[in-house]
Amino acid sequence: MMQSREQIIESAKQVFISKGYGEARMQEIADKAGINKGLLHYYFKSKENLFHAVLKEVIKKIIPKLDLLIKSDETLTEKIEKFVTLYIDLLIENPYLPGFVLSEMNLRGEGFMKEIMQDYDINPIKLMVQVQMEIQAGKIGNINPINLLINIISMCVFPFIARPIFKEISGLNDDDYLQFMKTRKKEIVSFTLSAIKPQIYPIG
Amino acid sequence: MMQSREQIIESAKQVFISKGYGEARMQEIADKAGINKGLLHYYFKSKENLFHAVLKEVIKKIIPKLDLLIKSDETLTEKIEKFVTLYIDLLIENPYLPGFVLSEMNLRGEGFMKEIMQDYDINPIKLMVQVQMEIQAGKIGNINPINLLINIISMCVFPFIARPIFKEISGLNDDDYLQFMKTRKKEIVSFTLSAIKPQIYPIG
DNA sequence: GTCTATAACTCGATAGAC
DNA sequence: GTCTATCGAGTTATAGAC
Repeated sequence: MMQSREQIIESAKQVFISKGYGEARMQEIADKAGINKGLLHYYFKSKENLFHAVLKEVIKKIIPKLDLLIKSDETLTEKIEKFVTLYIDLLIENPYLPGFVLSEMNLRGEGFMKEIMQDYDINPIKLMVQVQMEIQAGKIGNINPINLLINIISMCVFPFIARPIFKEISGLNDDDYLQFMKTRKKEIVSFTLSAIKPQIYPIG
Repeated sequence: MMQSREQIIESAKQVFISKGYGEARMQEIADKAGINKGLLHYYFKSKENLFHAVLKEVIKKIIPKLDLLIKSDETLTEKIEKFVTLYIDLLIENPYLPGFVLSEMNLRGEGFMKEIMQDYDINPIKLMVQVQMEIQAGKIGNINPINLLINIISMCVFPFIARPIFKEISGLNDDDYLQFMKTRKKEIVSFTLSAIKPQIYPIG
């Protein structure tokens, strides 16, 4: 049987993600973990504490994978392809995660974000430099590196956050939507690569 | 002095958007509107009712503008340019709105979405057809129309939702971030137009 | 560590005076 | 229509037995 602390985190994660902080109930978390409310407070002292623990846990799983890829030595084209594939696969496995993380961020504001991120050394500068170098080498067209990065992340993540809206407009069911996301991987890559393709006369 | 009902909706909008439904307090809404809780219930009967009223109000302002543009007779290139400009300007005025709408969607699920959208006749089919026709005419490269639409919306909206994260990573302050979003309009347009530019030999 | 029981509190909702 | 006062449900958090 799973240790209580781990079991609590896992249950809390499920409840927080599906209900959001404000509407999550300690009772439901306890029930799901097969323990009682008292023990919840024994381990985590307060709801807010428990929430922090869960959020850190969740973010700990995501950030390092992406950071590793960003720091690798591959060409930009290779990186884009791998990044999109890895990222969307991650999201397919955890479709409700980005919505949850971003909701709570929105509600809690900047300071909270700062606190969560302080454990990680996110440093996109090396990536920016790589983009600049490839532009100068004429391998890709002239583009602002920050916007490029934001564009790619947006195209990957947003459809998962806006899933209920897209599903409503498109009429797709859950399986179809998943399938659509899988094919979308290639589309995002080719869309992006087309967008950054060098102009026909890159030197002139 | 503003009529109570209008004043309540406006105050409720602020509180719901900044706190989310679960953590919004009727007391705070009443305070902000300069009235008391009793009156809140006199007008709206329950918190849930008030929330619905606010959400409908908010969506009513957004949807029609976009729908009008989508249905217009301009070329795709023109539409993309106008859409991005209009949409981002709208978001700059209401930066916390998309995060709020999407949070509540996440928490409430598909049925809720359906209920909200039933007043509107969102019909992207005409737009899809237009894309297909321009592909066949060789005006743009071969691209899945749905993915094109999702890509554009993603690039516009996502940076507003993920604002706290981007701000943290980039170190930009609020004014800088706003400025960045303004310049980003052109970048999204040119990125998209590059991406859908026809191949050099569109006919072969 | 784990449980039960309950205190302490928050908040939406209602009743009733004006 | 607007206010004050208060109820009562639902929740977090604590005390204390085992």
